[in-house]
Amino acid sequence: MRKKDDEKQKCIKNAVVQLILEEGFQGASVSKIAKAAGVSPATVYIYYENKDAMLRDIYQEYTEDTISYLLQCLSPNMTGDEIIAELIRRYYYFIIENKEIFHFIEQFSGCPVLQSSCGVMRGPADLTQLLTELKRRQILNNYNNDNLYAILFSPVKSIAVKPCETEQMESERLDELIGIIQRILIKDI
Amino acid sequence: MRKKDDEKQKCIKNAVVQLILEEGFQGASVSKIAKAAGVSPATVYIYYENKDAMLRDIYQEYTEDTISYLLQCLSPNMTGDEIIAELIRRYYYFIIENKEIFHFIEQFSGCPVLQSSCGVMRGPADLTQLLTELKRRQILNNYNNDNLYAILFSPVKSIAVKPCETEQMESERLDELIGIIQRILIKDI
Amino acid sequence: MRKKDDEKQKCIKNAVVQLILEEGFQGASVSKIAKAAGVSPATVYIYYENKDAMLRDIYQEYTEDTISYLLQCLSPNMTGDEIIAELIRRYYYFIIENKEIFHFIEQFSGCPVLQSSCGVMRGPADLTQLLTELKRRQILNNYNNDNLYAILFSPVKSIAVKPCETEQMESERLDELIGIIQRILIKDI
Amino acid sequence: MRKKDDEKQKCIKNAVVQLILEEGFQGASVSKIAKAAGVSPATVYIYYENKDAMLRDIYQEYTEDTISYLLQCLSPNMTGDEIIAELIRRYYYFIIENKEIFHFIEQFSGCPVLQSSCGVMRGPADLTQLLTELKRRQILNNYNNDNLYAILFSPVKSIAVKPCETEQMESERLDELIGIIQRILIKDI
DNA sequence: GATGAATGAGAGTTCATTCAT
DNA sequence: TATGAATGAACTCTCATTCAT
Repeated sequence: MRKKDDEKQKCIKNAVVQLILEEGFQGASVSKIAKAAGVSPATVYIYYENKDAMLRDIYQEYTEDTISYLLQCLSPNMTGDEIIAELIRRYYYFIIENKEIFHFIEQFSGCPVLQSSCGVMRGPADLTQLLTELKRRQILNNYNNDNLYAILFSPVKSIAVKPCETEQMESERLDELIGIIQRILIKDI
Repeated sequence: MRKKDDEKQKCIKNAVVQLILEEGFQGASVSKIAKAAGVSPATVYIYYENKDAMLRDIYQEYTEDTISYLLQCLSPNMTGDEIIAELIRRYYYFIIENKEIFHFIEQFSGCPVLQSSCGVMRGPADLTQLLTELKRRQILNNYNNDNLYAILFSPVKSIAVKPCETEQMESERLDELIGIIQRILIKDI
Repeated sequence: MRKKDDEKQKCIKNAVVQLILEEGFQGASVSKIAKAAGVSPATVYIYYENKDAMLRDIYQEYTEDTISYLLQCLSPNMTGDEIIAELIRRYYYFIIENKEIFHFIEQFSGCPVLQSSCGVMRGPADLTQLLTELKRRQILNNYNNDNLYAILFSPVKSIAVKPCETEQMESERLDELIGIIQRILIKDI
Repeated sequence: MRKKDDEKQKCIKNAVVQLILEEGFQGASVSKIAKAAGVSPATVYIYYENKDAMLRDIYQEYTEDTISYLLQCLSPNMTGDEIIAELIRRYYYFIIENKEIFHFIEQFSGCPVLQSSCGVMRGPADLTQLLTELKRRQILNNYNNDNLYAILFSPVKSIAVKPCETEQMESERLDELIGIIQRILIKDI
């Protein structure tokens, strides 16, 4: 009984991100979402207050999931180089393998009017805290947090959505980017 | 007969980007756009074939404008440091001063289903050519073009949309970012 | 959930033929139809895929109904005179008592662009078969099917829509027509 | 100067009947008509008061033309058989060769709401007068005028719009119909 | 909890018509 | 006279949401 509910909600979430990737926000009507999820439109309103709340909730959930997935790869005794390499590499493959989720988060977070309805989230705060901590431990250079964040995560997003011709080229490109960013961000001794 | 009124088309374009910034793609209906532009809904269809074509045309126009605006700052005898500083700084202030246009371009280009309707554009090709040329002249390090592009333009976008508390802090943050990227990209001698 | 309401679909059908009689195809907009049927415009689209499909479906349904209503009056042991008299008389009064339906069918079937969207229907085939059969049994003269059809059904339609001053005159006019057509079509012995 | 005007109006008339044949009344908007006629929408309003008046005027003109074309074939010393044969044959080929005009007249005259805006016309009165005259001269049987009219003109319309496989078959079918109607209507001596 | 029917509001678009040239 | 631009009204259709079962 409990299980069935969760599966329905999962279907809805999948349908949302899938549809938005394929047809854009415009094309993701409640009826289409319901049809794609294999439920009735009315059922959607059992799990979510309304459409805006649905998008917002799904956004927040996926955002938290994504960040905590990224942070899972870290362990206390890693070197700075390892931390950077792991974060970037993990993010890169997450994007590749979860196109719909990534696309949904990006589109949503890029829209002020949607963002404004979201409360504070845990994940982004954890990320900022991580960066601050790494600076405190003299692992990262003492750059402005916004700059750190921007250099660490923007370029990898940028290349992850541009496929190369071969997998090997993609791999080399990623390694090169990791090397560059390590050289910038890691505290010179 | 009346002549087609360029002023009117400008109003429509302004209304589109303004509305999409304030209310998102969802909120930018043709009627709202027309009202904001001070014309009748039917008038929109004199200047654009349909709504999709309107968004696409405006996107392509603003994209070309933006890139050619960026490239205008370059002159043949600049050093690598100057080129990077100028490009990033110019882009940064362009974003700050043209929030609506930047936001519109980002939202549009981030949506595959919209992008797919666009033909090839000149601006992006010019940018790629510039990077290739700078590598050939041994001004930039010989990194993968995608990486060069990602490092040069993604971080500045990321920070430009996060306002600081004071203008001075913003200015320092930008200078820091420029310094970092110069150090990464400029050919070590 | 509610069950689909046959009553509602009947209301829509009535509204369609009524409105088209009163205001022509031009005046029969979906909103007017919905209002006349006492439902919301959106409800129409639950029962029909779109406006064209609605008109087509209703046309086909009424056409089949009409023809099968006509053929109901026939029984195996009738003479040729009786068959002709019954068919014409029945058709005449059907038209008089179902003006809207008849008018709708005529207007629709007279428009090639509408007709072309219809698949083959049963009724017309049954009619042709009837005529062929009656010729085979040497009840009707061996005229071309098109001519038989034209003489049997066109004149009665023509007079049915022209009201006379008194009912008696109408009745005499109809009897006269029946007599004429019997004399033409019935196999001389 | 004068000639050019008349040609424009002719273009409009042609465009109207052509478009209505191809796309139905629904598809014949003023803009489409104007485009098909090679003029501006505004120009239409120089020649006609509004759209309804345009359709009505064109209908009346074509109706008069058609009837007077039919009557032209008659001459005082023709026999009854010749009169009937000529009228039917001429009508038949007129329909074949002027599909658009015939279709337009039929659709228009079949719609009460359109008909009601028309004043009395000369042609139909002439036709009725002809029939009355032929009865007076004991050429036609003394049937009710509506019946005479119905038998003389409805069947030929019915077959004229159903093409046969070969021209010869069409010709035979027409001859047969003419024969039948002659036998019905011509005063037995 | 789950559903398909039902809906008012609003979407994109075209209409018949007029205006300014 | 003739035009293409311009428009408010109306079009077809879909939306997010609720209702009755």
